[in-house]
Amino acid sequence: MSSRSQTITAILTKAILDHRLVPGCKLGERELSEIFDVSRIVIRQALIRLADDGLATIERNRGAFVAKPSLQEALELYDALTLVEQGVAAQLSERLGPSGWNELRQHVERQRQAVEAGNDALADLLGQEYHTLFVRLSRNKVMQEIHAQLIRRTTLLRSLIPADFDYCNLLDDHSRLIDLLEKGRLKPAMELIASHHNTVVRGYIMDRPAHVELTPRDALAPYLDTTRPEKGSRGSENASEIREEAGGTTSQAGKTNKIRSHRHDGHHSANANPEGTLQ
Amino acid sequence: MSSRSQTITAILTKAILDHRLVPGCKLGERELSEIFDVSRIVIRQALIRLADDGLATIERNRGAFVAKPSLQEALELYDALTLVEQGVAAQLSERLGPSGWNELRQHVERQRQAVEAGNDALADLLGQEYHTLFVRLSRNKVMQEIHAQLIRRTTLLRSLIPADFDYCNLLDDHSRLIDLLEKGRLKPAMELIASHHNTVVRGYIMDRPAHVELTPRDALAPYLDTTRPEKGSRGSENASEIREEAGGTTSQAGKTNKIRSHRHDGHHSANANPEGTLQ
DNA sequence: AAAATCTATATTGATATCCAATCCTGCATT
DNA sequence: AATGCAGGATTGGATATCAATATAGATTTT
Repeated sequence: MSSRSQTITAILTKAILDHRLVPGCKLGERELSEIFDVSRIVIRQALIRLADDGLATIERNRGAFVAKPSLQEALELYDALTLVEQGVAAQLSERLGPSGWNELRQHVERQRQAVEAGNDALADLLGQEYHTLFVRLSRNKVMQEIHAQLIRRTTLLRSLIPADFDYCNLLDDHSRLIDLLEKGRLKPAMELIASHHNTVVRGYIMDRPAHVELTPRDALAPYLDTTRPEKGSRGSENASEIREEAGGTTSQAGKTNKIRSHRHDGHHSANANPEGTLQ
Repeated sequence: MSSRSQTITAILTKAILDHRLVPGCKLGERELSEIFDVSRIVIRQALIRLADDGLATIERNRGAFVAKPSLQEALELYDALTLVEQGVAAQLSERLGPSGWNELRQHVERQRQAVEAGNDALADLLGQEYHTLFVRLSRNKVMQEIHAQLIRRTTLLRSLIPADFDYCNLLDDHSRLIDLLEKGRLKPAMELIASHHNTVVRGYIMDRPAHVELTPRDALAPYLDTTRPEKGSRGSENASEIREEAGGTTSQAGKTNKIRSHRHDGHHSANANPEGTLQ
């Protein structure tokens, strides 16, 4: 199997994407090494990987922290994401066969059913996976990895500015995009992608931050294998609960995952936070 | 300043991009730790960074090796690079001001002069930097980093399949692209970018590998600070020689950096190496 | 009392040494 | 010749230790 530091990288990544470890949170080597019951070196390696992925920053002699992107970087991230998805869209409109379009439509249909059933968490997850599926159909692993990283970083962003609708509940956009691309109407498709992301980013900019900050110990407790004897304090939940919770609502973090229809109209004066970081 | 492992990551990266460490080369922890006179752990951290960047692969209990991309990955890399540059081009054609176009033209002019002067190494370097400058004008650091990584990986590719023309000596393409974009003729500009990269990739596919394999010790000798007492065997060259050599021809590696005009015609049956890796 | 400085503690960066697991090589055997 | 085994080498990891640095608390000064 993979090395321990890789496992820990994965766990930390998941915890960050679940908004359990929020931007700015200190990732102390000693603390994490006690939590995971490994040596500091293993933790350090995991933190290096996190930093390379853009999810953490390492300050010399100060330690690692969950990354806290600036407003500038947030805009750049969505810009890059738009660029990538537009490029992939252009490729797909030329190269994708009927079975591919079908796969996309099936996915949208599943999300629609989830929305109807009121299963917000699942709908949210499917909404995110739509974009992943979209890129996967390009059959370019390099592109997939780039896109996945961008998605991770935008997910991180969302724990900074909890929007009341999440990344991809813009279901109609997804459906319309498929139609436009299959018909080869490239230009409106491009604009749709751009406005799609713009809608999301605008939603974020004006919202005010929330998110309770958990200590790493509390945040990571659900991910730990509690079959072996515990050293630390608490830790009653077991690993199986994670899957259940995956991509869904984490009550402790105070996240609200309302499904909403668009608001393309909203041109809210986007100046809630003119300066540096999205505190 | 930056940590030692970061310094070593940078040195190894440079050595790989200079084709001194070629794909498949074993990067043993003990050997490197002796070469750089640091502990194994520092080396390990550097190798992790290299692997995250796609320049090395780490196999469990076997160690790290300079990455040896498959033909498939090579094609995907150029595909991704094309996608990114097309996207940036589309943005620039809308947003770039006269001073930006001017900057690009100046760059091309400098490369033209280098070609005229017969300074192949400089022309080659400028040719590569054109693409970097291009992306930098988008003012998107996220995009810049993605692009830079793709460039690094394609550069790695070139040490696998030494083409007799290098990445970006297609001077006319660069100049024409600027003209097309400034005039807003987006579609031909996109096609130009695609064919630009296709030309390069086609050139690679049919060429047969060469490149003498150096031992890590020999390969890294020029990068070491020889002011402190040497432990290892040889090592007469000093650091100043590196700069001189940077981006240029490394005689030991047997590289040939001929500047050539295009060969858009060449539709050579591209089946020199149908199977897996570009050996 | 507020500000500035200094000291003590905690954390990181790094080294050395040690150990287990695993891979590879070479030798012996069939 | 092919197979199987043993030993060596290498990686992944643990632990203990040390120097450098940053934070926080205590002390002094204004």
